[in-house]
Amino acid sequence: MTATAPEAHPAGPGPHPAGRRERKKQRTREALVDAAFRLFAEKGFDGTTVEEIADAVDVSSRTFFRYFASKEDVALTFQEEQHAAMLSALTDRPADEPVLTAVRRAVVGIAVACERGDLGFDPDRFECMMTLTADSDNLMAGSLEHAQKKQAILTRAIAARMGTDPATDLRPHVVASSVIAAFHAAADALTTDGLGFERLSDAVDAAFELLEAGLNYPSEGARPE
Amino acid sequence: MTATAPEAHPAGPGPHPAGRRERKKQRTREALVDAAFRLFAEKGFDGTTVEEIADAVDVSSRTFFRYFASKEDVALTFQEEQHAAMLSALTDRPADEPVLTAVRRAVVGIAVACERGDLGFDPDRFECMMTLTADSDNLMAGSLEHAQKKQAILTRAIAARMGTDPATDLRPHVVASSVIAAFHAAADALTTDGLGFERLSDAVDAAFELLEAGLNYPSEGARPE
DNA sequence: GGCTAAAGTGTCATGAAGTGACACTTGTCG
DNA sequence: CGACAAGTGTCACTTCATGACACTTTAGCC
Repeated sequence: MTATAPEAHPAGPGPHPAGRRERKKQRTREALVDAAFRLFAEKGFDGTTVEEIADAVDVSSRTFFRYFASKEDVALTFQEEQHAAMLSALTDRPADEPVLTAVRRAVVGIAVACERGDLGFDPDRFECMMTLTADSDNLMAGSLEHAQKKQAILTRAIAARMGTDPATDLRPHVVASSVIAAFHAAADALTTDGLGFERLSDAVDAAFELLEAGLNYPSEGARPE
Repeated sequence: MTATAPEAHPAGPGPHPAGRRERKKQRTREALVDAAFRLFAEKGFDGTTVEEIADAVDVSSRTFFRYFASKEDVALTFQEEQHAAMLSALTDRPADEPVLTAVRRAVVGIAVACERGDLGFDPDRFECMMTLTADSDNLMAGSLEHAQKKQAILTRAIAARMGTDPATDLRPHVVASSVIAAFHAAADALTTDGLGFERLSDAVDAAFELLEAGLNYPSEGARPE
């Protein structure tokens, strides 16, 4: 869930000016996320109970649900951050790039950053997320739903870049959903060897290249005149 | 006990030679689906419990779960059938149509059929599904997951049409996911008025048109040389 | 017809997710 | 310090989901 977003200054080494209560809350939240991922990595998503996560941090499971709306939610923190980073990267793209190109570079940039452990999160955890999502139906469903919800924001960002209004123009909607689709296809492609992708960033780049080039391929049965 | 069958069937010679057991099972299943949709329409998806559905058909809730893996599952019967119909329509398209075009016509054809109540299911229920999915997060997640799972099949169908191998060619993956994305974008667009779509089939057609034409629109900031 | 094996179902028990109510503790601020 | 609010624990409860076991119905066979 969206934190109340107090101060966003990770650079401050000293004590945060935001009051003890807020700091403690933040620490508990992070501890829950850490414990959750440790346990997920160890026993899988479905194999881990909320109670175990809460116990590992020494809070009641009731408290867990005061920080996260569901068990999925704690795992999806990640995608939340990635998505935010991606949006920010998108607005940083030069204004004259065509939309798909801009989105492509933004997404690939984030993927590379994740793989290298920049952006503040651990690349292992990034890897872990992919595994978890792949083998828990519940988490997969949650992940898809999350993406779906974020799509509206992406649609607006894309519309802004196109200088159009998403309330009256279907195009940004189709672009946004296709973009997310391409991303998912890429994530999928990673697990299918034979396609020969080592890194997510490579797969994403390839998928977007196809999307940019247009998808209306001829059928096999088409007779060349 | 519990022999109070709601609909007494004429004890005459069964027209179906398929065995009484099988017929009874089928009837129970259909009764569950019917009751579920009736209750969903009345009280919403989240507002309806499995027990209520089971009670309405006079079976135990344990039995409900012998027919459906989850509460979502019973609602998704529908998408299951639509998807199957769509695949079948796709293979019926002329062999020389380019892929996107073929998929577009198949999907639009199914949408029209649904709206008209052909294909054996009730158009009201079709409408109901859209409403339900829109206001239950759980059902939305389930629906998305279902689509995701079916995507693999669509990918193969598209690959077959292109005469290529999905294990070594990324294109059918991207096409399949984009196609599903376009469909979702269309479903979304229906609820956004201002886009001016009355029927799903119209929205789908428009979304596919955009997809076919290519999505890499210029940004507003692009300076025309 | 009657017997048997298996399919289908009900009942009971259990586990885990998620929520509401209420009291207790602790940080914040005057 | 004292009042107030935020955060938390505990308890009770609902719902989804699954496993175990016994009972009933059906199918198949003699």
